[in-house]
Formats: sequence, C-alpha cells, structure tokens
Amino acid sequence: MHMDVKTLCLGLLSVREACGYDLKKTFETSFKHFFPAGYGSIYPALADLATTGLVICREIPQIGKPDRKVYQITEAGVKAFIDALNRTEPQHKLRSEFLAMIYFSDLVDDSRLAEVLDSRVEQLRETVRHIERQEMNGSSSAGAAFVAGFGTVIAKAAAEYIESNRHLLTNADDADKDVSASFAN
Amino acid sequence: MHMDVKTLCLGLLSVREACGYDLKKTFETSFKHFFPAGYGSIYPALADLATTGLVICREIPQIGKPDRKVYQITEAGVKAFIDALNRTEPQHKLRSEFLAMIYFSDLVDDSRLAEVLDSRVEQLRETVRHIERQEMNGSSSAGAAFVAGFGTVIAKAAAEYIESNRHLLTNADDADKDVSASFAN
DNA sequence: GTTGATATATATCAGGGCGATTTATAAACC
DNA sequence: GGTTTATAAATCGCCCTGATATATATCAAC
Repeated sequence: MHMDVKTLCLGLLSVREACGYDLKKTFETSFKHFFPAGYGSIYPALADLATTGLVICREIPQIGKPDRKVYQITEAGVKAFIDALNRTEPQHKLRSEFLAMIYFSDLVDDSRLAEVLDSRVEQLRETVRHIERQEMNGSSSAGAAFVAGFGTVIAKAAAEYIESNRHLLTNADDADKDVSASFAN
Repeated sequence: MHMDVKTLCLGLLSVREACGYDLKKTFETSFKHFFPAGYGSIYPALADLATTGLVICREIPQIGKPDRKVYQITEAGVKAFIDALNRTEPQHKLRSEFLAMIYFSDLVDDSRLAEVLDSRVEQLRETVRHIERQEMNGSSSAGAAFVAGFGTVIAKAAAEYIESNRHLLTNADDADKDVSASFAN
C-alpha cells in the first residue's frame, strides 16, 4: 500500500466532492510544501478511481467552459481510504538537488553559490508566508494545523542553518574580500 | 537542466572511477538522507553516460564474481558536470506520506497514530546517527560537512516538533484515559 | 556440513509521477 | 486591442522506484 496521489485524491474527496481542477488547487494551497502534485498525476488518478468504483463521476455541462467532471466518493471509496491510512507504512522522502549541488560546492564559483543560497533562503521564507497565509483563513483540523506547524518550524530551521553556516562554503578566493574588508574599517 | 541521478553519478565519477555497485554504496552512505537512488536509476544512468561519451567503461573480468564495469569520467564529462552545476536551478522536493497521513489523522485511531509517530521519530534519530557515524570517518569536504550538518539539524528539529506537538493529535476518545489517570493518583 | 544470510555485481520491468504542453473560452486588466 | 489570469480537461515522454532475476563466494549458526 502507498499513500500516493490517488489515495490523497480519495482523501480529499472524502471531505467534499470536487473536480480535478479543484483538487489541483487544494494540492497547491494545502499540500504544496510536503506533497506536490500536478495535473499529470491527478487526472489519471481520478480516471483510475472511477474505473475501480471508489468514486463516481457526474459530467456537468457548462456554457463557455469545459464540462465539469465532478467526482464523488462511494462507500467502497471511504473504506478503501480508511484502509490505506491504517495499512500503509508512511514514507517521508526528500530529493534535494540543492543539497546535492552544495555537496559539490567546491566546483561552483562563489557568486553563483551565493545566488543559489540566497534563492533557497527566499524560497523557504516564501514557504513560511504561504503556510501562515493559509492558516489565517482558519477552520483547519488538528491534523492540518500540526502539518502546517511542522512546515513552518522546519523551513525556519533550514533558513537559519543556511544563513549561519554559509560562510563555511566560501572558497579561498574570498580571503581577499575579508582582508580588504578589515582594512576598510 | 536537472541535477538528476545521471548528473550525480557524473559528479561522483569526477572524484574517482567506480562501478555501479560502488556508486550505489556511495549513494547509501553519503546521499541517502537527501537524494536516495537505487540500481534501477544508476545502471541506466551509467549506460547513458557511456553512450554520450561523458564516461568510458572498462570491463574487468573477475573470478567467481560478475565482471566489474569500471566507469571513468572523460574531459567532456567533467565539462558537462561543471556546466550542470552552474546552469541548474536546483530544486528541493519533499514528498511525505507521513505528513499526508497526519493531515487526515482524525480518521486514524490513536494506537495506530502513536505507532506511526514513534516510528517516524525513531527514523529521524536513526538518520542523525547515520550522518554522525559517517562524519566520524572524517576527511569530508566543506560541502559534505555543510550537507551533513543540515541533515542533523533538520532531523533533530523534526523529531523535537513531533514530540512537542503530538498531544494535539490525540482524539477525544483519549479523554477517558486522562480522566482515569487523574483518578488513579 | 548444510542451511541461511550477507556481500559482490549487473540488469530489467511495471507502475507511477513530473513537467510541459495543448485546447477552449471568458473575464479582467493595462 | 492585446495580454494575462482563471476555468477545465487531458496527454506524452522521460525519469524514478521498488521488486525481481541471475550468479557466485564467504561466513556464521545450528
């Protein structure tokens, strides 16, 4: 068993019915920082859930827009979701090109390295803002609040670590700068 | 451009020549906590690097064991790797079934939830031990040390957050336990 | 002394996910 | 008037993951 995109769609549909587009927005607002998913995962997942009878699909024609395919969870779907929650050994996977690049940072020149570090810190700050904005809109469950708190704590810790330790990465070339800086005082 | 498994293999081969099996071990010891990779990624990556001339392959016959295919980086390979380091906007992606499950924790019973949280905390502690064990064997570059430090700091922060906030997730059913506990005193 | 586990080494395959792109239309903005 | 943003669906190639297969050798346990 896996907690894959299919299972998470099922979980969201257990809260309320939705179309693929709606689910994508929910992934963006609520899951972005720990479980991102795109249309390329969501639409096939919904099609699959429909063929296995865990959800049913109503096509609602609209004027000027594509038909809305509203997916509604079935009893079997609810059971399958509860089952997944109880039978899955949940994974937690990080795949960081950022850290991989830092690992080889002695082959990267300092200006470029500074850009990458600045950019990463800014992304982390943006993640914190994103979560806090989202939490302000209240009415989140205990689980949602826990996950949001986790996100902010980790993002802040990561940003702080980078800022506190980035000086360890600057190459010998920068010794010049430090020297001239101390002369300037 | 991506910092994918192929690029990381190239990076490791820029340090020293190796066969696929060796690279897998390096991924296990050094990259496990931020960029895991299996044989299913590594062997195809090496085959691809060889066909594009970024590495060359020598087949070394061995007695009683399969032939060792030792891959050696070429000049073009070194250039391609430096290029990748300088041209890639590095990503940093988390995919946490664990947090997804917590998000829906109101549908999980408390004993099961406790198991999942305990298990996650233990995994984080193990990650810290793994990194520290690895760092004890000294002689790591500035980049490697930075990445190791990052790993331990984040893992510790995550474990601490979980321990400090898990009480927020226990369902109302547990009120019984608390009450009986206070009566027992 | 044979069984079972671990290590060495390569390789493939199904299933899944990622990112980019396509197709339409309408509203809002500049 | 032209561009961007929003609504809505869907596909496609590439990559990755995890499992499995194939051999052989050693080493500990029973």
